[in-house]
Amino acid sequence: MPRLPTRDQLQVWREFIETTEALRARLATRLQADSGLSPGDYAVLLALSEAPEHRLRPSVLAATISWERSRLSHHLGRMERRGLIRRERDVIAEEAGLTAFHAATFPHLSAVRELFVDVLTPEQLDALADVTRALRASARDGHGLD
Amino acid sequence: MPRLPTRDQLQVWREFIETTEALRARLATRLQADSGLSPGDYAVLLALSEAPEHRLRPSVLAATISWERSRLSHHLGRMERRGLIRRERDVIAEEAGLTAFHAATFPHLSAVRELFVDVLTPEQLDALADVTRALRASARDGHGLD
DNA sequence: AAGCTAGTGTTGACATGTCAACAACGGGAG
DNA sequence: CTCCCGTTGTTGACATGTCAACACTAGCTT
Repeated sequence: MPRLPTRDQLQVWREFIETTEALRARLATRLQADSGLSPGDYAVLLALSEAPEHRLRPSVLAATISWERSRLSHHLGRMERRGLIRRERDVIAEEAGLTAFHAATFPHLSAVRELFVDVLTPEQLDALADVTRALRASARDGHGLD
Repeated sequence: MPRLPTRDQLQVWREFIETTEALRARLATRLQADSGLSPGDYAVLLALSEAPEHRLRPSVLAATISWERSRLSHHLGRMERRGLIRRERDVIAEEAGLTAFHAATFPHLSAVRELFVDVLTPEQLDALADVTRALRASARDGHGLD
């Protein structure tokens, strides 16, 4: 017999979700401005940049960044049209893709630092890691079956 | 001269974002299963259900749920096709919309409790509220200009 | 009244994401 | 070898979201 959250608890939830979303959006805007890459582009190029010869089978790439096959396929189509990658059997990073990725890395990590890490005290960051662990554990154990 | 996040800090960031996204997705799936509503539908219907006569001007509705006009307009078009709302000058909740909303409320709040509130200790919830406040304050002051 | 301007609402083009269907490939099992 | 069957990759339909352009309206101003 489930109880309902209190008003306060619900408010924490809503502000948590809204704040996270806003943070994600700000970082995406910055990334776009700094490099012309979307977060998805960045994730793909990060994985390729760390792979031998900057190439991976789509299935391996999908597993690496935890994307569904269909999502990846659609996204690769868009990236291919922009000349960031090309497809043989493997997905292969084009020069333009690697260049954009390298241009993106430093500003992106700086932004994470500026908008997230530096805004929190070390104690707050620890507490957040703790909360994240609890949520992940619950997702795995209690509701992985959803 | 911005420094970069440490490996640990970056990991906290990534797991934080991924966990939040997973949590949002699980709640959306539940909501859909319980009521056939998307989170967007739910937000619109919540605002309308609290308005006198269950009707609002689009601009007021947009302000209430913090959406851009265009986003709202597109979404209302989809909701109208499904018979959840209708449009005159005001956006007006249809019976079907209110019914679906009422069916959604209890299970949705229960799910928030189950997947979020009950997974955290009161101390963790307080700490999270604290972190959220810090992030919001930073967004408002430091980077509202972005 | 005529015109300016700010706010409002819609639209089209496009990016992103999910789901279901499909084709193609690659081993075993017989 | 041929038939299955699971994996893989793509595709189409659709939901969601942003941005820019547009039309429309409502006050003001003159």
